[in-house]
Amino acid sequence: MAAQINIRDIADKAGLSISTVSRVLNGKAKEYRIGKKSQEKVIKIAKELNYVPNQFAANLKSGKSKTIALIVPSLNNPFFAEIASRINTEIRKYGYITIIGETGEDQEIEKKELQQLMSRNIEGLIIVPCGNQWEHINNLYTQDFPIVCIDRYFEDLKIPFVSINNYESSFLATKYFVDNGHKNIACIQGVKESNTNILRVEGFKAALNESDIESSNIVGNDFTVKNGYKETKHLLQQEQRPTAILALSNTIAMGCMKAFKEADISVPDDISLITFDDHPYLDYLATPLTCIAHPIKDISKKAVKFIFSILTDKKLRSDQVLLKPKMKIRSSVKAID
Amino acid sequence: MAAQINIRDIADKAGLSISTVSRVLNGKAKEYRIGKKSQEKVIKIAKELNYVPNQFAANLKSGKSKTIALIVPSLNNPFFAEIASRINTEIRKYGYITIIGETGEDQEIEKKELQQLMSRNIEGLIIVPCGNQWEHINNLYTQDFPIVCIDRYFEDLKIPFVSINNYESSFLATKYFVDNGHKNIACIQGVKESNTNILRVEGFKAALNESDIESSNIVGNDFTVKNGYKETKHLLQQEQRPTAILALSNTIAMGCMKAFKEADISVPDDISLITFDDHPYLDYLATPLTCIAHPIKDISKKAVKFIFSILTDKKLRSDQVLLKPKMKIRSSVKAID
DNA sequence: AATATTAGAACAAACGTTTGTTTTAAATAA
DNA sequence: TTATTTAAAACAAACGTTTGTTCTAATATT
Repeated sequence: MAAQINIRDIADKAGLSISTVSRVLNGKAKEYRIGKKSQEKVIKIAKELNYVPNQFAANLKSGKSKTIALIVPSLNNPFFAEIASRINTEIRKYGYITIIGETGEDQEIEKKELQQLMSRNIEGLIIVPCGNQWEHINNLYTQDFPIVCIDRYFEDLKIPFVSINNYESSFLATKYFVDNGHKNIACIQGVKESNTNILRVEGFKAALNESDIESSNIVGNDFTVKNGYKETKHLLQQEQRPTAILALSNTIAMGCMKAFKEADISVPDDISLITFDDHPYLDYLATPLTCIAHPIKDISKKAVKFIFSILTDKKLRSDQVLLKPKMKIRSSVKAID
Repeated sequence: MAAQINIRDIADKAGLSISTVSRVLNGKAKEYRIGKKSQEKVIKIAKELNYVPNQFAANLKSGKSKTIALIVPSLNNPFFAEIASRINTEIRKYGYITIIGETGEDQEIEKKELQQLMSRNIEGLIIVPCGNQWEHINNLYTQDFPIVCIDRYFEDLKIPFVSINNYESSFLATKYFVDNGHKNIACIQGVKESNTNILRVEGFKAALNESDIESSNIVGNDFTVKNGYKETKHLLQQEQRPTAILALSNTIAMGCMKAFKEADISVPDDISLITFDDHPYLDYLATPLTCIAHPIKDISKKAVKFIFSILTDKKLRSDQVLLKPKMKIRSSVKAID
């Protein structure tokens, strides 16, 4: 590897001092009254030599790493992949980079990742927490470290978050089932203790309540294909088989579909289905799936904006934002009576 | 954020010099004959103070960033998302981190990302190049910078790569069409100049040739949903409508399906379809799609292993590996006669 | 003519490490 | 005792920036 050319090389070639070069390159020419010709010379030479500043040196001096960490459960889930993509793009706009950590929904891994990431002097953290333990995250918050939770969050803490109104989401979906004549509606949930799950379940119950439907059929315990599959199997064997299922994540819905297929049950003729999390491929499924869509773009933008507002204002705000969910009606719900 | 404690704090507290502390902390105690008690003291204090080394300072001095860059077209494409996920996981095992850059299939952005990433003193690069320009990439290679292309690569250059045999892939798929009685087979291609595309098209042609089918119906010019959609629309209007379509990417296939749906054409009854790139959701589509599956896990592992073997051996190898593709037969191809 | 002002640029001290070299003091050898 | 070796640790120079301060001319002011 050829030695990177540095600011001194430029200074030598231009016959100027490194401080002058640095100032020109940092756009502080006016502030420090650097002459026009000097400026031009520096810029020209920098271009010629294809100069790329050494971030480590710059960061060391300034104490800024220009790095934000993003922790998600898994990039392999299209939902989080899209989040990562959006956030990555947004962060780049600020001249920062993103380091991505994956937890695999394992809280211990989450803690380890966090430590590793911290040693990289990250300036901020955007995280989709993967469990109900919050100490390691709240510690950062109380130490005034810029942090924001997305998608999932901790209700009783002051840690800022950007998410959707999960209660409203499942309320909406459930209501839609009810309006279509469904009375025996099952809900396959994810990790029971996670707050998104709790709220979604509450919304589900509330909608049923409002419609004077008593029995609530809530099963499952994980945001995985496997859980969706297993629970659907069970549901299909109940004597009073539900006419509709609300899947609290895209992974769960995949499991549902797998089970449907094996049992040769078709959507929506034999059973109706609504899932959380939108994705283009939902349009091309055997039956295009009606879903609760997260405004991922908005969430990402808000989260990034938020981190940078903390970073620049230096004062710790504690915004907690719940965006409106949107139901994308496709054709996986049948009207019955 | 509380001020990070540094090596000097430890030195002061231990009554030792910073060099001694550094050596203990870096496991060079024996080499430099640091006394037992001093070692223990340093380690104890470091733990007490919860010392986290400043990577920037260390990196600046050592020139090592413990960072590998990964450049992909977009995380929003499940295929690349999975690659990113696998590679990220692999790289973490080495104590390194990954920075991910996205190009959006824009070569200019690719160049800029590369520059930005280089300024982070990355030690290696894994890249899915997004065009036919190779100078900026080959420059790195000739400068002995550890680099490996994955998925896409440059045939005539010595840059190492790990990919699948694209020629064989489409040959396989096309042959499968032929074996099922198809004669009028169309191929919707991606970026014409990209080598994966060229090879896939060649494999397509060769398979037809071998089967004495002359007319080859090759259309399209982009690895996008839009292109797949547009070209399918056209294909459906040809007087001799093809009975089978080979989509050279998952995005193109999505476009196909969109067009099919609009025209109320069903797979495989009205038309057969094979796509490149596998994904779990393909199983749940209206018709589960037969596809050419990349061994993503193997590709990722090999690529990462490769980067680190260059990094440690310090000698530049130029492995060029083509893995065997696998066709996953689902049910999107109909036997006709 | 002497002084003050200003534009333009250089100096030099950090930032927190790593690492080659040197110093110190104790232990061994002569 | 004096010289030599060795164990243990300190010194100090980088790494490539940023940035507060100082210097030098040239120009403007009195």
